[in-house]
Amino acid sequence: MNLASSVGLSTKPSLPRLHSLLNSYIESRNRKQALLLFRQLLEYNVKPNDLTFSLLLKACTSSSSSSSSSALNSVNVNREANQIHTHLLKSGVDRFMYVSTALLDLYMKLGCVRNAHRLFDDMPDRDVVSWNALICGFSRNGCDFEALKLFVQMCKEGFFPHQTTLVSLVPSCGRQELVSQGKSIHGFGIKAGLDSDSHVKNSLTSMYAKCADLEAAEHLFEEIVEKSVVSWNTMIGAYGQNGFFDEAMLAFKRMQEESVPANLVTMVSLLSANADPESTHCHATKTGLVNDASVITSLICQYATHGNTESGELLYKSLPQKNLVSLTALMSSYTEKGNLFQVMSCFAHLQRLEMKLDAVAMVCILHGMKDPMDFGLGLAFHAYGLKSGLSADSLVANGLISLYSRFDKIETAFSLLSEIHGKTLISWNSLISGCVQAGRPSDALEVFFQMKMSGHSPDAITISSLLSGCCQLGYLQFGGRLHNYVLRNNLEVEDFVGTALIDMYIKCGRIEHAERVFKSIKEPCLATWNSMISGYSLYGLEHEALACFSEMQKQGIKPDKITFLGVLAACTHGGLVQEGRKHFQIMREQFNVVPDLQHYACMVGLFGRAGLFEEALMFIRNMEMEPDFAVWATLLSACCIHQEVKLGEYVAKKLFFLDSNNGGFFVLMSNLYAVKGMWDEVARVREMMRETGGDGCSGISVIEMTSLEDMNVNLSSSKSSLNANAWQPLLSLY
DNA sequence: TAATTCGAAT
Repeated sequence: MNLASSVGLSTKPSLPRLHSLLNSYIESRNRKQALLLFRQLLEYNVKPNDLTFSLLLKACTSSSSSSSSSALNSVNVNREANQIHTHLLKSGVDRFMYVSTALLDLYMKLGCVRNAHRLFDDMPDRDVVSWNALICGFSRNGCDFEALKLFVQMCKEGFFPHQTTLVSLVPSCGRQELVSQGKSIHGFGIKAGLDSDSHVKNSLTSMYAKCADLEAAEHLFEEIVEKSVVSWNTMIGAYGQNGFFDEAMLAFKRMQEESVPANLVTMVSLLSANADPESTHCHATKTGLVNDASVITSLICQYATHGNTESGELLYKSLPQKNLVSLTALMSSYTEKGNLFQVMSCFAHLQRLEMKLDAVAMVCILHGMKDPMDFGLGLAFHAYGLKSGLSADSLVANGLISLYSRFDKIETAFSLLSEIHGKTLISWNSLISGCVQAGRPSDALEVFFQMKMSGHSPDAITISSLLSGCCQLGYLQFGGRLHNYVLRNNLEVEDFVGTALIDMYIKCGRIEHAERVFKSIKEPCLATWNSMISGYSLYGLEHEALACFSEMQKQGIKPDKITFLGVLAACTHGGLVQEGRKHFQIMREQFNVVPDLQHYACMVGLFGRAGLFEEALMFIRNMEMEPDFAVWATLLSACCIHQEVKLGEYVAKKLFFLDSNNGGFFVLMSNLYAVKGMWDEVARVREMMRETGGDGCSGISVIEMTSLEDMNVNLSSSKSSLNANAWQPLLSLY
């Protein structure tokens, strides 16, 4: 096929004509046509000039950022950039600083930081614009330190920074560690008189927000006289990122009052600030912003957090151009609902469209496999990862580690971790939590030790996982060390870490420590309250548990199933029948919490222990679901306590038909016969227990390990084989 | 300016 006709040229074109064609390709964002045209120009021996290159680069830059660039695609674009570079040198156009700067910019947008830097070094002359492009490129590619260094170098070489320079550089300081550098640049801006610029103010606002200094962000924002959409979006985003959702909504209202029209970034920022998906959807539809893929994706996500997968599905279907990011959001929504079948339909859909998974999508799919039945599918996706090269990505490797841990394949998880080249904290955390979840806390501690050796510091996630490992080991001493670590390193003792600490102290027998931690938490969340309530209940401190429950309500926290399990258990322990009845009633009527089998079992225990057998039986009869083994077993133990032999025998029959192999069954039967004084029968049951391998639950209790020997004795009974030497350093870790 | 992964409470 004639190349010329494909771009609409049949005769040797003039340069101005070519330029006007290139301009039209820039407008239609058609990179490919622009490149074809350029090739043709070379075939016709037309000599391109600086303007030609400038237009060509513009065509490449404008489309490469908007199109969904798959990995293969960007490899091609890289090659094209190199070829343009060669022609540029050949035709001597590199003399023109603005053309070289445009190429530098393209390299940076493609992520070719090295090429860009080399090009910059080779440039015979530089100006502020080329410095800006260089600094901006480093900053956008995440090379924050380099960006800062270059800024200093630029100043040293006598170039005076422009507003744009600051706007390019400031985002690099948007992290806690670099906040002081950010402040210096802010100060520099003030001295240099660059700070009155609203773009500079916007970027500084965003920087302070990312460093969690909302006060500074608000202060800067209020200083902006003419607040643009960008300013408003920045402030809405600032509130959202720091969890101030109400303030984000208020800012949006103010923005509307000041008649600044929202754009798609506003919608996205609002949605990530937990805005109501329905009303945001409505607003976006009215203002015509709902046609944008990123708005749709954000809506899918926000609907998903509200459990509304159906709306997400409809939104995805409404997309004219399907894309991987939106599809990943939809898959994640299905994963959240535990609907792996739908996730797989999405995958099939993706293959029909001849799209390929990327690392994020892969992680999302792996995350959806939780049931032991899914393991085969997990292996298949591991294979897909190996074939496609995706499993080399550390994100995917981390996902695989959690996948294998979920299926108790800790050894595989270990070897996967050892194969990761750039191990991140998440990689280590994945394995540590994997070990804990697989019931192998001692392995978790060993991994933790290796992690420390490799130079990583634990974060809140590491600590929470390890603390719950300590519960399993009863390892109070180590738990206490972790607590010290948290305090010394100023890790926030809220939500996760706080709850894990409370739980650890409770399970290790130190409720007074748990209380102290609890009191230090300013705003305990639901899980924290639940831990404390069930802790009190576990220790038989029913009044404290109930007091805690009412205090929690005063603080405006809505109780859930677990809260009521703790409350009802407390009533049972304390024999508070009336309180128990009341709470069981208000649970549904006042809090809309539907009782499940565990709640019913609690109530049966409450009545039974109080000797109210008629009420217990009536209660079972009125249950909305079939009573299970636990419900009847609770009643039988109450019968034993009160020597209610007749009812006991009736209940025992029920239990026998439900599950005659249950280890607990033998124990209960033996107790019943003992109550009746039927010692021969007791002996017979004991004999049966021995024959069937005991009750299956005998073990050792560990509250505190006093020496390495004790530890090894206790640990060798668990599945892991542990090297005593590996533990030695743990004892002197901090 | 959109998607994902590691953490607590029965």
